[in-house]
Amino acid sequence: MAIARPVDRRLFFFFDRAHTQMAKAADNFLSTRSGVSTAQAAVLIYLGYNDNCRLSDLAEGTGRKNSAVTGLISRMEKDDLVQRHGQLTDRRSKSVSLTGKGWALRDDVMNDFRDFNDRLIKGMSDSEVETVLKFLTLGPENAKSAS
Amino acid sequence: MAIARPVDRRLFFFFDRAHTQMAKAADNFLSTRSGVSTAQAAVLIYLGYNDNCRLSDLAEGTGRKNSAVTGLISRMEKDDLVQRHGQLTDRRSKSVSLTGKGWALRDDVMNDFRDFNDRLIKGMSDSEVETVLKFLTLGPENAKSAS
DNA sequence: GCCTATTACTTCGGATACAAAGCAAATAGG
DNA sequence: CCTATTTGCTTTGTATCCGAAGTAATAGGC
Repeated sequence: MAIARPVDRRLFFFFDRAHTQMAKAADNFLSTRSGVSTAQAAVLIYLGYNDNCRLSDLAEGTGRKNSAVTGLISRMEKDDLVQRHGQLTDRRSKSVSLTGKGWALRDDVMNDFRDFNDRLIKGMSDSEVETVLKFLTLGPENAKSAS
Repeated sequence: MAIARPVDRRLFFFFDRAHTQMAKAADNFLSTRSGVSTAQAAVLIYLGYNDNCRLSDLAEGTGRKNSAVTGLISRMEKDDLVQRHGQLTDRRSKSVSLTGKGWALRDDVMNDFRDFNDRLIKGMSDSEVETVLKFLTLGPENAKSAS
């Protein structure tokens, strides 16, 4: 029977506000460098590890819904960063791969994010960072649980 | 000279994915109860503590830009949750206050979020939660710092 | 070989966000 | 008192996101 922890009441709002602000900062950070949005950056990173994967896998891997990925990939295709390919084995599905331009940009983005992430944890110990990562993994699981 | 911590590379992406999923879970959670979005819920909570504040204060308090708040408040005004008032002292600015319906809904939302937040930290100790809150406060500050 | 269910992706509508530009009111400087 | 700057909010355009509905292709049951 834990007694009330008043700060808990606003946990999600702190989280939401922190996300809004970090996302904006990340967008600004990237736009002055590799010049890509964080949503698109996430795609570049993921595809680097899973090139030519299906759209659904990409959605799963980046935590988005298929409908969000459709638009995202369409915009990136227009910018010549990725390409869609129809599948012979299953003509419903399409795979996505990085273009040469996409691969080059991915390298920049990787470096940008290394710097950006380093900045985020300034003033925190390794074990504190571990705790944060634990929350970022556990939280969504807990959130989804029924009731 | 800390050695490389490979997990750091993906910190922001973990954070972003966690936010996407928690926000969706929160939206689902709320929609089956008080029936309001998390963005609007944040406004209700904030106004409960700062009723009749200026739009800019609301933007500041919820971590959004003025232009985002304009649309948000317009939608809420249409639903009769809040009201805009012109200011006599400074006719540029407008204040926002909760309607009766807004106050009632806020009570529901407060209860919903108490449950939701409790759920998020399931399996974490008090000190771990403190560490998470530290990150949620420090992170945005660090992110904004120049260079 | 059909009929139905499932799966993969797209489309559409609505909410939310920012940035940049616009407008009106207050303030500062001369 | 008049102009220039600042401030507060809104408008506009683009990027995201989701959920629900639509389309096409595969898979399963008979």
